[in-house]
Amino acid sequence: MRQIEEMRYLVLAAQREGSRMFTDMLQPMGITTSQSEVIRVLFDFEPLSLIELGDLLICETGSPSRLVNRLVKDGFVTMEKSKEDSRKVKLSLSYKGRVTAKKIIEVEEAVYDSISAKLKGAPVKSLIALLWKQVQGKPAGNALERRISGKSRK
Amino acid sequence: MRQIEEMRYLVLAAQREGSRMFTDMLQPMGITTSQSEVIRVLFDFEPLSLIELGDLLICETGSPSRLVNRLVKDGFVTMEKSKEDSRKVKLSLSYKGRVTAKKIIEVEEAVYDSISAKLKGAPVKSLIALLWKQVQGKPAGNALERRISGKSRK
DNA sequence: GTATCATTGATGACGTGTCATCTATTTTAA
DNA sequence: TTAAAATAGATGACACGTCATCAATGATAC
Repeated sequence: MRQIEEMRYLVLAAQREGSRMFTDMLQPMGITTSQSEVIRVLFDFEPLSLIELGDLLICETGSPSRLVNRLVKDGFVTMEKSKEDSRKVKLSLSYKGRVTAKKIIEVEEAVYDSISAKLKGAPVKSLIALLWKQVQGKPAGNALERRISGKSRK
Repeated sequence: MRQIEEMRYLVLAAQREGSRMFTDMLQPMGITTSQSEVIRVLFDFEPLSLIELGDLLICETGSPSRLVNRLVKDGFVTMEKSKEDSRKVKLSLSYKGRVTAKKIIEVEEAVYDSISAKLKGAPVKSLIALLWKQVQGKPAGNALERRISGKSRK
């Protein structure tokens, strides 16, 4: 098997296993990994319209209206029409959403700590550089750039 | 943003963008990326039962019965009951499936070539090692191990 | 030989991801 | 100022991916 093919499947495998890991840890909070990304982004960037939110999500391209509708229905997110532009929608976290966001951050920190420990001494920086080459300028890469360079609530 | 968090989202982003890339290139052949992985694995390892196939797929855990049923319906794969154990099923590629497999290989080679060019000089080997640390011993990692060490048709 | 257990695969259910299409609203330009 | 174009979001359609459950078949133990 070619090196690059091995790399391709390793990226897929790592994504899947990472996702399963987060799925298990988020289950007690009643949310999925995609939902947690939305809550996490809103925690840092609220208020947002649907399209603004979509532009900050790596998990999904386009406008995440169904994803968000579920979170509204479950009480994590509030949605109101924008006053300036009634096509737009203004998304924010509810109190429940903010509480959940903090729990998500705890879970994430724990996972990141454990991965960091496992990768002690590994060339994480060059992997990051390599992966950036693959996603630069594409929708998911653009979203991540905005996430990194955007203002954070903290 | 923590390095490890950046890496997490880069892995997700790279997986998504790579998938979109293959989706576009496979569309003319009327198959999806998951379907192409099945055809590709069958090309190398046929005949297989559903569980054996599932143990060689990175894209999905468990038994890929619906994925395969669609490929049977579309004429890429043939399915018959095993003679020794009638619980089992014997999956093989049809002629159409073999022709498609060869087209898939061409597409993959082209993509791998273009990625290789972009990654000229990058320490791909150590990045492969890093990713292996994340998936070793887990379902997707085990599947990839079997794919690499397994007998190939060629 | 039969009762129990394990294995294989099918299926229902649920939440994504992605695309195309539709409606409502706002912007623009004639 | 009103007709055309652009934009925001909702929705239908389709194929995953994952889990739980079920029926059929085969293996094991007594």
